[in-house]
Amino acid sequence: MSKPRTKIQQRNSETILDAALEVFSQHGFRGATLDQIAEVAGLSKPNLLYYYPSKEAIHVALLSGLLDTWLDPLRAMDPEGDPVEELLAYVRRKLELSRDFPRESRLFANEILQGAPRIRAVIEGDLHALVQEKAAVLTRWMDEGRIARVHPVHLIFSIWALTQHYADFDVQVHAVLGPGEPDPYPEAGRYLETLFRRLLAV
Amino acid sequence: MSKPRTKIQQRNSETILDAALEVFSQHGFRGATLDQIAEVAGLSKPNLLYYYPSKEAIHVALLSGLLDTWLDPLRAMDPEGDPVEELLAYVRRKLELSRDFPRESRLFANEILQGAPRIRAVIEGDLHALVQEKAAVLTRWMDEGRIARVHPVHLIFSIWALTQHYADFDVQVHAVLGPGEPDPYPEAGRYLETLFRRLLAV
DNA sequence: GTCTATATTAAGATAGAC
DNA sequence: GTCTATCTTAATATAGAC
Repeated sequence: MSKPRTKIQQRNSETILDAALEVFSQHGFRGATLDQIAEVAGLSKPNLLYYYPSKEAIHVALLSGLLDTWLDPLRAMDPEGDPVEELLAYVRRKLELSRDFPRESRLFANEILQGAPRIRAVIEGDLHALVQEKAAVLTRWMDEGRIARVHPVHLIFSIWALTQHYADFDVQVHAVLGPGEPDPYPEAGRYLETLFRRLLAV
Repeated sequence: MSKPRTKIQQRNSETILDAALEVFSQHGFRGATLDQIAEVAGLSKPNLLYYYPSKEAIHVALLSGLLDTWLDPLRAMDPEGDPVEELLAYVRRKLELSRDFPRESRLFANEILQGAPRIRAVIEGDLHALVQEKAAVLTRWMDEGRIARVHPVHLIFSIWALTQHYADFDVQVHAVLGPGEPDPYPEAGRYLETLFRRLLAV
């Protein structure tokens, strides 16, 4: 339901989305089952389908709610700000998203891995346009000699790759670091700040 | 079958694994179906199960064949070589793996995303040990002042993240770059060489 | 070795009582 | 609004003919 009326509808809709996020982000769309989602949500399977007409509808509701949040940090990059600080702020916010919303990151990763069947239009439309717009800003900064010259779109790719890695490959990160370091994010933040400062220094 | 006897068994086993790679890498283990694999392989479903006893057996055969190949470039990093050139060679080989074996990369990504249920032991064992061994080499290079000091394990994570991104998020990379640039790898190679040269310069 | 036919289980979705 | 029971389809796997 996009417009829940009562308190209980509001609460159950959210409970279902949260449970669905848990399951879809781990198994992908086809690998997820309504039985699992129902169990995690603590509701019966028919009750899920009272709130959302189908499995696909739940998935769509999740993805469309997610995309704006996911692109906000990039939108927030200010063309009039200090170039290096704007980029580092973007890296920092993106890493915070990985830390605070790892399931959302994995849901997105699953969708892209599977060929983005449900969000291809948005990727080729809004996302493409936003990246090209910000790439133009980066290019201007490079022309003005305020950051080093690199390929602007690949620069953005590298920010995505480096920050999302900590959410999407969480299991591997923890296994490789070993049980000594339970929270990799503080060190990851320092590492990425160093990396981008050195890359962008003129 | 791990030990095919006849030519035809050899060929069919490989056809099945190739088809399974195609399907598993796109949909994950649970999202993949034997029907799809059979169709891609051009064989009947029961014929698949003549060669492999179960869906799980096919998946295991794929993963165990993959892991060695995947870690070879890291193993090849020579402690006695020139530090920057050894690291750049590793980045280059890893990027070539993404370019030449994107399905393998996505199969691995799917498995990790899903919590690595089938290869957790290898991740925590062999992979952990190999990374710690190579991290020690990197630390020595830093102590000797031959590369800049950064967290060695996060350095390795960043190589993985940046190179695998081009295989795993292929759809997004192409959509964002637009139809003008069909092959992102040459530019990606230049970008990553610049990035790691600047990061590691003393 | 390969296929058709089928057993068996699980999954998405619906009916209808409460 | 929520549940039990159930329909229907699709999926893994097996039997058995050829």
